[in-house]
Amino acid sequence: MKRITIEDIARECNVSKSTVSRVLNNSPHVKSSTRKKVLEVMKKYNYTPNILARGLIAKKIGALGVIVSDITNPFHSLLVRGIGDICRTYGYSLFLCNTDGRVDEEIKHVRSLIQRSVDGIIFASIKLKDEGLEEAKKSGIPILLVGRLPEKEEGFNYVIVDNELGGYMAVNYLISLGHRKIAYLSGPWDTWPNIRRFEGYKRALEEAGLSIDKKYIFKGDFTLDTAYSIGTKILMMRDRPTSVFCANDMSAIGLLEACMELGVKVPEEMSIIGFDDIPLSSFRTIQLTTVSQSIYDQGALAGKILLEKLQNEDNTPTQLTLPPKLIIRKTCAPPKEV
Amino acid sequence: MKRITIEDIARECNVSKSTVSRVLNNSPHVKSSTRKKVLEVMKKYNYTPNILARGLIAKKIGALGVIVSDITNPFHSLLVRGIGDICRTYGYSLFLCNTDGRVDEEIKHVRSLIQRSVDGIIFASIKLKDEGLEEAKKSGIPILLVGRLPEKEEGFNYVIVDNELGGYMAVNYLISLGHRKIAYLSGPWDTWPNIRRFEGYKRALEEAGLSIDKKYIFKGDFTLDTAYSIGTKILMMRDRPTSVFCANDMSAIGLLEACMELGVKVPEEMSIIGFDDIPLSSFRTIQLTTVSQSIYDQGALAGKILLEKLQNEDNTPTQLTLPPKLIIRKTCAPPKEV
DNA sequence: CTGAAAGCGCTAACAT
DNA sequence: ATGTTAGCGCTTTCAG
Repeated sequence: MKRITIEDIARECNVSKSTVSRVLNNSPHVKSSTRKKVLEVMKKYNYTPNILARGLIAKKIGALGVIVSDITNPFHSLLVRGIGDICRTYGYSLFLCNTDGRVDEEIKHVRSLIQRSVDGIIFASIKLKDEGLEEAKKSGIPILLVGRLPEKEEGFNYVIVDNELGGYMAVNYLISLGHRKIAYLSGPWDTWPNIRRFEGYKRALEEAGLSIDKKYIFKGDFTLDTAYSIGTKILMMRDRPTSVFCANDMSAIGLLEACMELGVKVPEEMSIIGFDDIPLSSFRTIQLTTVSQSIYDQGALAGKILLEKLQNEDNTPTQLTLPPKLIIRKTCAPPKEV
Repeated sequence: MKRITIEDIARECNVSKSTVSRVLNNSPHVKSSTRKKVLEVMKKYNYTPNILARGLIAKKIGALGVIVSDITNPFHSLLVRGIGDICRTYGYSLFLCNTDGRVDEEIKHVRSLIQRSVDGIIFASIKLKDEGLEEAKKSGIPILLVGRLPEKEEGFNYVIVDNELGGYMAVNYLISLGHRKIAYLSGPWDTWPNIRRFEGYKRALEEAGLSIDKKYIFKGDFTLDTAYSIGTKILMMRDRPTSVFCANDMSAIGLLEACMELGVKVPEEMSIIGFDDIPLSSFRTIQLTTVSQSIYDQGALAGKILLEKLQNEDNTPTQLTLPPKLIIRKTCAPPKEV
């Protein structure tokens, strides 16, 4: 099934390729009668230009690449949905890359994206020190970071929410409810979101004149299962905290499950607050109080900014920090024994 | 930042482009010494071939497109993950397309994929009568259907699980537990999965000599919220069913929530079985008994089959129907009053 | 307003 | 074993 080309339709119209190309690109220098004719024939043959040929010249193909660790993660799928929707409205396609958090995979993906001449790359699961990011940067391809930042963020485009502030708000809320024994269930430790959220946790405690108690700091990894097993430990410790700020919603839900399993009533006997506000958190059976990242919007905004930048050939970095939102649902209450 | 080309490295090596091209394509007709040299220079300049130029000739770019209605849907994200992982191992990239179930969007995406000369398209959210699919078919591009089929499936590659059998197994299980009043909470009615699962429901009832009672057939749409509100109606009806076969897990979970809200004990007072086995269903707080589609595997297999077909230029349709698996967890039990 | 011609980076005969 | 020569389908000067 041979695809018809610009040449075919030129022949049929008794004009040159150039003319056809002109109408294709809305050049004003075409007699309206010939333009009309060309358009007709194009329609007749159901012609669509070959983007590869175009791309070979333009050195781009009207596509973005997005790199996430795992699209199965609700955070990422929402983010990617936001990015994808914007791409669609701009007429761009989207390459999806899952890295599973592995550097080698990420690098492979970056290279493949560069080879394919994507117009830009959105990194959603950057590490503090990220080789894939370095490689992409070297190539000169436009980059935008969403959701998290690397160690050295200078010069990059990014849109994030203020994670430190989010952590601060979460813990402050707990404090305002009367909690004094506030634990922190972390994410992977050397990770931007974890560090920022922990900073917020510490600041809130400090400002309230509360000391940071090491025994209330628990190392998790953002997964439900880990949070569940750590959760059971937390619940069984002597002098257990009355509340836990979980570094993300999945962890919070894991802890919630542990509470159910052990018959600990939430929020009466244990207050739990998460971070992210993934769709699952608003389920009737969960109703997690959390700090919202407006994930979809963050993705859409990220896409929009990068795409605008591409169209305007704007090379100045735009760095956007969005405010987090406290979403109060049903997993927090004043502590029982004050 | 000019990307270096085959020509640059040819010049540096004092050979012709062809030779460089040959080593690029592992042609045996290259003296090993010159091959070595070329390879060195390529490494030195960090050369990677321009896929667009290649694609222009080969009329393909080493990428697949996958069309889903919504990547945010856990079923789709798992499926896409499976497809993506296989693409990666074959060195292919993946275009992600969300249609939101809209025909016009789907058609746009199909056209854009064709323009970009993707090697093949995987359709995951096909309608019974699907214009996007028609358009893709006309273009002659290799196609594979996963998870659901259109009205006329002849000639298409596909991998699905036997949805009728799945429905049959689900209802049969309920019957074996002693249930006689078994309701069906449907998905969008004119949809392949719904039709097939409903067929299975009917067959199981018939074989057991049970009549199909219209008042026990409820029309849902695969969403949690709809299932929740229909669920409350089901629970409050006189002569309510003792069990419900939900057309998918999300619906089952919606019904589960309704039960919790109304204080109906599951499984003691109401048995619920779903379909799909999305990750959420295995959460400790949910423990939904369901029929598994092995979603990830289905995706991976789909990708593999299409990719193999592409590499072998095999045009005979392969049609694979996988068996469903009954996953017994905690939402089904014998009915209270027999 | 339109055509001719060059070229994007690479592959694929065809020579040598 | 290697070089030469055409293109792939399109855009883009440069003429006319």
